Amino acid sequence: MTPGRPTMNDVARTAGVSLKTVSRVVNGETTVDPALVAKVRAAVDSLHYRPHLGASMLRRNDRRTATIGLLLEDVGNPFSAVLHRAVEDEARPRGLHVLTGSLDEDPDRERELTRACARRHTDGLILAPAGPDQSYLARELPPDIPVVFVDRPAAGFAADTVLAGNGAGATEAVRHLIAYGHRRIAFLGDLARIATARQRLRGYLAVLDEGGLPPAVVGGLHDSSAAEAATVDLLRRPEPPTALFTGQNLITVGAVRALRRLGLRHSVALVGFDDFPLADLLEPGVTVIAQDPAAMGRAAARALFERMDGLTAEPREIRIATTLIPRGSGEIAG
Amino acid sequence: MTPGRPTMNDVARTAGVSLKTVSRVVNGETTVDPALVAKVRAAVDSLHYRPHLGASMLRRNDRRTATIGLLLEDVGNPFSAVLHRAVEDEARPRGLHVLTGSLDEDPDRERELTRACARRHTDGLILAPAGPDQSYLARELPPDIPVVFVDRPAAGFAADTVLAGNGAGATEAVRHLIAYGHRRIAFLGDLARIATARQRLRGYLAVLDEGGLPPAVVGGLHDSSAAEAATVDLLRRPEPPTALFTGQNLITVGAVRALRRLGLRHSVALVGFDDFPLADLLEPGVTVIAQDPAAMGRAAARALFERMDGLTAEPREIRIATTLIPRGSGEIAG
DNA sequence: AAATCGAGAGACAACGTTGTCTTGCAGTAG
DNA sequence: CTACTGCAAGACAACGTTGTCTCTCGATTT
Repeated sequence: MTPGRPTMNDVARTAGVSLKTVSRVVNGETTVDPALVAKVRAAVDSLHYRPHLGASMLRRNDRRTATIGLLLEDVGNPFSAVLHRAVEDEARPRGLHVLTGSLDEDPDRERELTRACARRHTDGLILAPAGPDQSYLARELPPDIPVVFVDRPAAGFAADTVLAGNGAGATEAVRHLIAYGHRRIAFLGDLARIATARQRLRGYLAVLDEGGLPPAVVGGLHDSSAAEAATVDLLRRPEPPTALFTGQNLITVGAVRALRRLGLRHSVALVGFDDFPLADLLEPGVTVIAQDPAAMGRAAARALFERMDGLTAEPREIRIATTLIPRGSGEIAG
Repeated sequence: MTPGRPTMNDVARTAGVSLKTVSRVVNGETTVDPALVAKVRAAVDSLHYRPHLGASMLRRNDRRTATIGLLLEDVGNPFSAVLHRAVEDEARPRGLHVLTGSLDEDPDRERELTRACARRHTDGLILAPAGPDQSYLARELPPDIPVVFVDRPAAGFAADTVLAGNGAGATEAVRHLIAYGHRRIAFLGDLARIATARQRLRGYLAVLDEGGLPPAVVGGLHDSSAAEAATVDLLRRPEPPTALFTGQNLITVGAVRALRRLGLRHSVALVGFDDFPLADLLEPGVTVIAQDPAAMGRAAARALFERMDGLTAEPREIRIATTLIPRGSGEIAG
């Protein structure tokens, strides 16, 4: 018995059979004498033998690692975390395991992590693109491993893409505020290089344009405190907006803090993009355009599995609808 | 050129050198003629060759997959998500990637996923135990892959363990309420089979006992709506408690909803175990015993890496202190 | 009873890579 | 001019497993 982890050879020796017979038993082939099966099983148990997935996958014809890559903006934020969980739930019944990574808006990290997946021969990849261009994927990834983009559109590489209805959601938010009588509606948005932020901004601008209303945009906000400062700033201007549309979770929270600080939470209306826990328990409750990250994860996983199963249709774009949830802050009249 | 992904052999052929020379170049060995290095590099680029980590690891002496397993309660909940992110941040500079899984309090799933890690030969494993007994690990995992437990203690298997100060945190919470004049303090806790829930309960009971105060315990609560119902129930009893100590995130939220529904949020005190986003924005702000999941993840990852680097000291128990954050709800006088 | 068949079991090669050993060749010393 | 050294580069085996082929042996067929 060699030191280290036992191999099939060790099992074969203890069971007194050939290596190949052990392989057959381990893989559940039916053409083995029950007596030998029992001997092999006993040897496996006594040695605590576990098959080596890497070696097996090297030799097998299908070359599956039973692992998929999932690269998101930040596995620690609630949106990504819920999406991650949904992917895992879809992967589980197929016996797939998930290798995760956070990109932090960094295109270099995106390439680095996709490369890590390629070297590990994951069976598929779900990616929320961070960089402006994904054409490198054609070189980086072998052609047989399918990709699905999620949350953000990709450029330079055609693949299934799962997106929230960003434009439609923004449109609905602004229309909602207009319906409550607002005419001066400001938009507080994330960094312009983020595709979803641009889509939301476009939705906002389109509705204002349609109604002949003046836009007021503050962009480049990426965290709660910057958003808070920007909101305070905005509301201290002459002719301040009577309603705010915030383009993202953390911005919404920053705006809530600012309104509270200025004592305006019951007089300035607010609709936020993306729901967050406890939004209903604030005073007033925060009206939001809710995305459905779990549905996005499920859709992305399902699309990926279809491709892994050999589907070769044209790349699809799957929209997951948003929902306006009125809770009070968006129903303050203008 | 064979179909499928290019191999070292393909690169060797295109570069007109031997297989082994390609291997040397790819691995950055210095004993290669610069002219040949250039030819190999060119061939690698033109073929988009990527080394096969599985094959490489099979042959190498150190047998490292550059992958660690991370098995948590639910990667979608904020506590696990933040911990996950902290582990990833520690793993990144070492070139390690993270394979994740959610256990959902299911011991079978715990075994299944640890086995999946063993078959993949992860270099290490961080585990938040779900089941009551981890002695199976000695059989399931080869002896050379280190394990670190996080968030919950393990039984039947000795390894480094990173825990929050559950007992100490609970003690502090209850003392805080007593200091504000409360004598009837109720505890609302999670399922008794969860070790951290038991520790928090013990901390609560110890302080009450010490002060000769009567305990009032509702256990077995695992989600927000059950907690809400239980809280309403509790407060409608004759001689209801004047203060609540909630043993977990979702229970705290349930209690907040119940207090609000009964119009008691400014008269019944509340301290919750575990912080949650926006707790400061509620009315009143929710006083909590904050855990530090990021610190727990960092500590677990560091401990694991020390073991992977060969540390053989006795198993250590690392406590990550909790912090009481007063925000209003816990400072209502009794 | 001889020939045929089938099924179970082993021998052997191969997957893509790296460790080790050998070869070839230029440069140096005797 | 021969023998030796040193170093780059190739040949070959091996990692742990599975695909394919071959062999044996008992059962069935003629």
